[in-house]
Amino acid sequence: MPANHDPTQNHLLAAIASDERERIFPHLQSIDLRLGEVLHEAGDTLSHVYFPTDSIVSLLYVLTGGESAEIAVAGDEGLIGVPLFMGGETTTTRAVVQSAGHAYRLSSLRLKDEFYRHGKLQDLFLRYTQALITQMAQTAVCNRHHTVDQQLCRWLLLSLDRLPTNTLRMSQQLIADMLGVRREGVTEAAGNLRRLGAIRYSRGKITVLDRPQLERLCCECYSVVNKEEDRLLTYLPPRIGHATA
Amino acid sequence: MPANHDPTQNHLLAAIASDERERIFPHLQSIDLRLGEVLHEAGDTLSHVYFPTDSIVSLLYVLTGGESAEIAVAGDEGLIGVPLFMGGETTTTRAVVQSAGHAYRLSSLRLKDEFYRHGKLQDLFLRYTQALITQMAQTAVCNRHHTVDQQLCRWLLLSLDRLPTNTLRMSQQLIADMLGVRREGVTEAAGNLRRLGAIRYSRGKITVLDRPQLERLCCECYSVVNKEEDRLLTYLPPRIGHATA
DNA sequence: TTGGGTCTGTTCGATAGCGAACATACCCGC
DNA sequence: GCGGGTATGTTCGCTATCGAACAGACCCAA
Repeated sequence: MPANHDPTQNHLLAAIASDERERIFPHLQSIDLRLGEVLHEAGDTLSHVYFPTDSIVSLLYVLTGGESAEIAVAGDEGLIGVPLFMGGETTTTRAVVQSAGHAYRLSSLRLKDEFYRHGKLQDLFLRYTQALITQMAQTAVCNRHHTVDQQLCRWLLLSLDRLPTNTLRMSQQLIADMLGVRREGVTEAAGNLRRLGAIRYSRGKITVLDRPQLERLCCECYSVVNKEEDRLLTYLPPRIGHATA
Repeated sequence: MPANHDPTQNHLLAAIASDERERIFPHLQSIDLRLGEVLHEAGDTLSHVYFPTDSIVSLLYVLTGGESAEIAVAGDEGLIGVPLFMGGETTTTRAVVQSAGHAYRLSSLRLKDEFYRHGKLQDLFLRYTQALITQMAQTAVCNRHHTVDQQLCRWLLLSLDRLPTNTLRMSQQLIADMLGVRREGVTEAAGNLRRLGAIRYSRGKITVLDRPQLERLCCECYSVVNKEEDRLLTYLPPRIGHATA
């Protein structure tokens, strides 16, 4: 039973209204996520929605030939299980734990029960989904146009933002799977960053030493995603439109 | 004033409930979309949601350096303007007409008014958004792992599915912008397909001669997107979860 | 009929990333 | 302290794509 964990460490859970909290929090299940653990496989009917606190979960697409690519990533700012409330129940992606840590989860039924009350939680989750869409779009163009070096910077920064420390536990092979490139490509890119003094690493532990430099070396993709996330999730204006049932 | 156009030519408009139709259809505005027309620029506050009938609209991301990539595409199966009801109001993508034709549009206010009634239209639009997310994810991995030849096949098939004819009006330069590759790359890929007898083309007119062959040459990405679209949008089961307000 | 614009075809060298193979280095358990 | 497993470093030839330059073809309008 882990101590000093709280559901409000997840920003979405922290942002919902108090009556919603009263209904939801009692049903939240506290769990530890191990590195590499698969929350759901492509095609699985999702049983829970996960709210990471200090863990990070990647949405990974795996082609039939075995090649893979990370589509998006979620940490304490988000959730895993969007298709549950969008109506699809399943996805074509795999959800895999990229950084071990803690999370809360809620059963599919409890989640839908609350979502279809059409309150603040629904607004919030849809806004989050919009942020996720932005992240996916940016991943698509980044895959097309940017170098492995740039993408590694983006990936490190996105991960760093979701962690309390500046050290990632992650082998170059796993990073390569996420970026959809060869391990050697990551070795080379990481070597470049080390030479520049931006990072330090050894055997599955990467420490960011000079974050500003990382941001300078990075493509625009990181800041676009970041800004859009802020815009969509920090200030939540009252919604416009039909007010009654 | 175009004749023989009907809102129900768009599948989403055709699928909503009859009381919703009564409220919405009177406010639909019938418009023709010209090739290359921009429905909204990245960052614009969206004023309308568009429902294509025999037109096709691409969501295009344009990097600051001018490089671009298509993120997703919408035709008679979908709509343009997801961020309006997801709560974001704006996106980071540009919506540009890829194939001239007809569409209906609805003002932002009318749309939200109906969306926040939480009826069948909301269910449907969220399911469509889920299908769009799948398409974007597939685009991301396709960009990473597949050849220009394969991607051209995917692109042709996705476009073909959204058109009543098997002829596309589209220069190779525009296709190149969509795929995020050079025009020469498209020329070469198109030449290959022509040599194989799969397509015929000249000066901005591409005719598909052998669709099955196109499907054989294509990567898995096309069929994944297609199947998921079918699953999400053809049969709409009654939703599970909280039923009352 | 002529000319400008656009679309397509083709070539060249340059380069990023691939695939495979192998060397080294580090960590941990026995 | 030894050995096996895992992580990282490095090399080599190969291919897809890039970037630039230019030629030809077609279309339409003056």
